[in-house]
Amino acid sequence: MIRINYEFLDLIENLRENPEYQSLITAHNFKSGHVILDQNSKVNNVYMVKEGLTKCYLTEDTGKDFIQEFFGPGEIFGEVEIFSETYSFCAIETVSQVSLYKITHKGFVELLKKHKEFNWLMLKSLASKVKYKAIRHSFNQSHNTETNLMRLKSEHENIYSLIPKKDLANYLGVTERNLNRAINRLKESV
Amino acid sequence: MIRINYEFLDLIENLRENPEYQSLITAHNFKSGHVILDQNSKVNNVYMVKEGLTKCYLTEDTGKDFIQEFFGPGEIFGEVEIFSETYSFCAIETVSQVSLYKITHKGFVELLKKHKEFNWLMLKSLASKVKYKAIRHSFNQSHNTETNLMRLKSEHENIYSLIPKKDLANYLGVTERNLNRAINRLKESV
DNA sequence: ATTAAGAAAGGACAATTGTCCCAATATGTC
DNA sequence: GACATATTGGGACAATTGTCCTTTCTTAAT
Repeated sequence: MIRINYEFLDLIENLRENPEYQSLITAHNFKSGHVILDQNSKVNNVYMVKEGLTKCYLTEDTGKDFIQEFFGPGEIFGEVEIFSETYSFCAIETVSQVSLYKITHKGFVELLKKHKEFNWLMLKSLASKVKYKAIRHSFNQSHNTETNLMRLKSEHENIYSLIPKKDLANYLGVTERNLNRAINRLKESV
Repeated sequence: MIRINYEFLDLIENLRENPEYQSLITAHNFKSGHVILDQNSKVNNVYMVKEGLTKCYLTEDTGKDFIQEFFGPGEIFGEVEIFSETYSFCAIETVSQVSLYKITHKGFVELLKKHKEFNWLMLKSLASKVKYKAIRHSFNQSHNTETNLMRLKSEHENIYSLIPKKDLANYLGVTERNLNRAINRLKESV
């Protein structure tokens, strides 16, 4: 649920030490609760989280938010829209203090074409997203809230201090009421 | 739900006309119901559907199958495992007569590194999978079976003749019983 | 200190979905 | 034709989840 990619982060930070790329990759800081990218907006840049946590979510016509993932260090967003040539399909919002790197789409495409290792890490990053989504959604669909919650807790034992209840519920695709019930059932079974 | 990618299929078929690649990309045929790739198995090849329909699904510890997608012409599978360097996380099974192309992982990686257009289409294909999954799962989580079924019917009006009820249910992550109820409610509301 | 705003928790009831089971209808085989 | 075997459809009840609402507890602002 909290995705990280230090290999890719390392590459970007190395690139930034090269004068050729320094102006291409800019650094930015945001407070918690800031919307970096809105849903259905034109995307001009690719972003990589350096530090902190962001949530990537979709708002449905029902008014419900569904959280795709939490992006931590090394995770990229805004890249899918280059390839699909459409407006953003997710919103990105910081859930803690966040620092990140920004590259224009033009600069990003150039890197993809010129820099072999960068290209390969991008392929790896996309493949990882595909795989993670597949496994996660399959599990979630096939188990009840209680089991899904247990799985999250096994990934991150301090989950409640990292992520607000409302976000947890929106990640699991259930109501807060139902999440609370699952938490209670887990407490009882200890 | 039925994914296609004619742009990529065209490229592969063009490559096959080039003697250099002819032996690299082999053609194969399967009857309906054949398992091309098993879950948790070593993957040595990448496959592209030429004609027909396959289903990509995960089997959970509960015994439930969850269908990720139906792959039609131009869709690729077995590629994610190259990048994640793990065993297959999905099974692939034909749901009609299917013809497909097969490339070894080694040949595939070579193409990725040498052939710019191939590389770009691979990036596009992965990005498309990420985006489609995001939108699909968000919608499914946020709506009831009836609405989810309506959405599938709007994509493919002849859905019942293409895909067995059981597979439809496994794609939506519900039981056949519940799918039947949704079908009946839709009939009544006409 | 007081008030407002908003998380967090849970009761009560409704809606949805799952489980288990049986009947009806193909489908193929001998 | 007779039989076994899937496939399909739905009844009855249980379990799960959603909706609505109230209460409590923080937190922030004035």
